[in-house]
Amino acid sequence: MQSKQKITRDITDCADCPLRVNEYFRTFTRRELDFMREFKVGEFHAEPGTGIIGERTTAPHLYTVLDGWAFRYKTLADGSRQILNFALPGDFIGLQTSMFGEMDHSVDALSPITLCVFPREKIWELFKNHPELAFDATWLVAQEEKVLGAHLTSVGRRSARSRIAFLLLHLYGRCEALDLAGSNRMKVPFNQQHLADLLGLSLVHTNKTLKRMEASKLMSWQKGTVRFLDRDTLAEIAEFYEPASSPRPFI
Amino acid sequence: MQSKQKITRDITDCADCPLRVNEYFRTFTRRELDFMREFKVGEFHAEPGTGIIGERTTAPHLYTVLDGWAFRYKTLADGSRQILNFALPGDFIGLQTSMFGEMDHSVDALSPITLCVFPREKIWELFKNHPELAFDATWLVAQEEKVLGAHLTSVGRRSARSRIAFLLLHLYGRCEALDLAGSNRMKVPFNQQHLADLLGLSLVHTNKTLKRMEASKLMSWQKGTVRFLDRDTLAEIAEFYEPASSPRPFI
DNA sequence: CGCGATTTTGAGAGCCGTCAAGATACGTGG
DNA sequence: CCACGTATCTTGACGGCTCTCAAAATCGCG
Repeated sequence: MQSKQKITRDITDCADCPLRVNEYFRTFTRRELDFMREFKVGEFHAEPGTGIIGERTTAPHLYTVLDGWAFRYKTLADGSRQILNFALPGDFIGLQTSMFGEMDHSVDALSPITLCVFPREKIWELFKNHPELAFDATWLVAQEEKVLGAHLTSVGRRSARSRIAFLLLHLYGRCEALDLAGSNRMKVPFNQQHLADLLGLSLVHTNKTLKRMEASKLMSWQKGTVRFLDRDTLAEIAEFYEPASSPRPFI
Repeated sequence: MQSKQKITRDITDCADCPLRVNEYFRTFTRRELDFMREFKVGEFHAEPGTGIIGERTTAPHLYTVLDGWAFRYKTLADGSRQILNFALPGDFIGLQTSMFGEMDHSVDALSPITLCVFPREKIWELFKNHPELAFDATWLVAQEEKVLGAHLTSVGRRSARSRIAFLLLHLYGRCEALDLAGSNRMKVPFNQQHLADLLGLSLVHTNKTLKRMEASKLMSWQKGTVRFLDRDTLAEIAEFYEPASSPRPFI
């Protein structure tokens, strides 16, 4: 499960962090930058399908996604899987181990992914000496909670069609902010099974609904690229409201 | 909507906080206690059914539940409602306003409820001067995220029967820790409509499933009291695993 | 005792799940 | 450049879990 993973010390300096060139993220002070450079102990690369952290395990590390996609999920006894959310660049992974000692879900790489690695025990130092970063950490967790609430609402109360529309619009918003999408086009590394497992649907029904949405010229999904053909109607179907974007912190 | 609310200054001193007698919560240092007494600006009482914070609104206050139940929910255009979670004593309400400026869900009182009131703008002081409390705040948000993930998994992948079993066992665990339940009995302030709205089910189907579970002697629910008649089987149906309880912080 | 809220029950429909199988895409080796 | 195996996507048939509609029964409370 961890065969294709490797931690490397051949890392990008936080000062040259490729994420920071994006105005989506807030800027660091010099002092914060110095701390982060010390906090970061390495980088971690994983290929699609490999596990990053396992449910009910503990890990000595925390991660920030530097590049690529991952997904967080829970597995039930009958083998079915509920995907909780996708993790994109800037997202934090594994804070649960710092808070509760172990994860209550797993995280796998969805695309080739690069993670910044931080030692778990130093999280306390962050809280103690860098209240701004501590605030950011809380912000990130709260953001994650918000997204889970949105997904819960989708799965609990929306139709298959509406769930799909909502999720794709949601992802488009996130990707757009990261310059990973634009002009109503978005490259996605997941397949229909992932989509079904996130939306609480079966693969077959997901596929049929998707086909119907393509037939009605709402969207298309080919070769890993999603195109929005009628975003207004999709937003209406999904009851999706563009969230006001505030400058996003990250760690 | 806010008719039955009132903020009173006739408050319980944090030093005499009734929650702290419970060993479930971690203890405060003297310094933390002093801060909390100053941080807390009042108490707030609400009757069942009244709104505490509304979706898409901002509030100048943060709250901790001191006594009673509340519930967090989202409303869709067709009037349907998705309850995200219940809030019990010790739970934090309204941190989203501090993080994002406004709430993405509403919070209503479920039972008569008393809340400790904190001014939103002083949250920063907490982060700056009391890293332990900041850590606790993050802990609480992470805990909330964890619960939402569990509910999402229920709604996405479990049968009606299993969802009900899981939720009741989950609530029993929380109530037991607060000395609000024991001996397989738990008083609950919600009705079947609330249950349905949390589980992503219709009222009718929730009722029928509940009746069937009572008929098979798994549990009973009468006059606001839930009794577990066969907790082992319920746990099996729900795939519910007793979470390892770590000392819980609160603010 | 009466009225609104909540719970129950029945009937029928439909969205979505499961099963099965074929089609297509993709990477690998010959 | 083609053969082939695997992963992914599609489609059809059928069943069932859950939904909606409707109405009756019960509870709660003034």
